Amino acid sequence: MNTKKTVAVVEDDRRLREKLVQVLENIKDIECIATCSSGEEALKVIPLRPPDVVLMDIKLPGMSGIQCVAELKKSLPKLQVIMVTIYEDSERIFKALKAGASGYLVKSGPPEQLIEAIRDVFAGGSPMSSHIARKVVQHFHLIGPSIEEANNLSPREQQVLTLLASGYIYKEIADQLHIGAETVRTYVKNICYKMHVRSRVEAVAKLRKDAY
Amino acid sequence: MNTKKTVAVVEDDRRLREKLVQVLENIKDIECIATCSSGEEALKVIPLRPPDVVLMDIKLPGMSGIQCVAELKKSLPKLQVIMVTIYEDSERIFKALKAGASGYLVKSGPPEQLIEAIRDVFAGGSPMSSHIARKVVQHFHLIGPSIEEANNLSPREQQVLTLLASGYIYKEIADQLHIGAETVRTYVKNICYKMHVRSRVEAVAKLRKDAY
DNA sequence: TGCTCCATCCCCGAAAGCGGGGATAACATT
DNA sequence: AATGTTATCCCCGCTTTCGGGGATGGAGCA
Repeated sequence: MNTKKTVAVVEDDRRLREKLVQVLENIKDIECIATCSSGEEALKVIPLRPPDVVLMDIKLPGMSGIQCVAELKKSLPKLQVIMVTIYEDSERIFKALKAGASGYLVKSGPPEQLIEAIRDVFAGGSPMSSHIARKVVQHFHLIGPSIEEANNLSPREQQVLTLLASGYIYKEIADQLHIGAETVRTYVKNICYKMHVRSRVEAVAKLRKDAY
Repeated sequence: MNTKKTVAVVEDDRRLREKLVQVLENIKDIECIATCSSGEEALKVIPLRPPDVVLMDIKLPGMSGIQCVAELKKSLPKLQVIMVTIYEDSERIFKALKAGASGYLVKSGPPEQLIEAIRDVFAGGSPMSSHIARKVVQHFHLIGPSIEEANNLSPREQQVLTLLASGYIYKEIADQLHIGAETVRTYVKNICYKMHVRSRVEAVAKLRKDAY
């Protein structure tokens, strides 16, 4: 491999930042092309010469690493970012992933983990420390057991429910499905009955939890 | 370590099943205590002596591995299951995770991956093949960029929206918040205005995408 | 041949919600 | 001092939805 994978490091703690750079320097297939000590700096320098992968701390002075990822992703959607942080709480993990991070490592891991992670995202993977992965998976467990439940709605009823969730009123739904408004009403009644809810609003809200 | 991690294998292909068992036999800290060739069989034998970890194929004759996990989890919620399969499509991945699987490996990987995965779930992790992890993470990207949007709702407005999503009508919300129904109506108007939607139903539906 | 779903349509009267205004007071920002 | 946001309340008239019925034909199953 003659083209090295390029990396940028965003980390406010100088000692740690330099340590990271040093670790990367010893790796043949990786080159660190930029270091930043704040999110603001990252937003300036990273777009000038986008690396393949960014290692991003979450706790930064000023803008958080999560905000920084969100911003970077707007202008560089293909940029791959690995969060490297001490936080293991679900909220931060999900926020980071939703902001566009591709990986999430806790700092306590060994340096090789970092190297592997860089290679992994480069190869199209999503490296996560093992407990982080578990938290992500648990998120699915929560919304989980509902696969089989709710879905006793007939195709037509599901259609109506979807349109309802899009904000259409009965008349509009009727027109789109080429049926009478009264028929739509009958469906809504049945939907409410089957989903054990009192109103179409609640049905739509419930749809959220049962949806994938 | 004097207590071995116990494992059960559910796999219909005999050759593969025996190969798996053989691999496991050479590992000091792991003991395979059961093998099944179908989901139905697994439902019978696994509860008799629940292992620490189950390796589960998805494509099985009769009931699918995913259904099997869902069933097993009902009676043994603590059971850890690793899907071992050839499928990499998002739908199956999410269904398996929602059904309660803790890990998801593709069969093409090396045998050591399996051993590591067993140790990983045992230690509270969630092993996933690298492309699987990426698909899971991408799921968050989809529901992602919305973190910053919608939330210009005032606390009171959010409260009203939440109650709305629970199916309450204006009068009921008014009573719970000790305010007039007219006030609730004003909030709903503002909510619709701020969220760029036409009705409370649509607002509730939109809430679903912005929440995680 | 019943039985149960499903999709479709209809009626009435009452309840809830909507559109589109207006208003007051408190507080923060500028 | 002016502006903006929040929280609170009010009115009128119209539209929409709800509750609670009933009805028909077709498909699929026992």
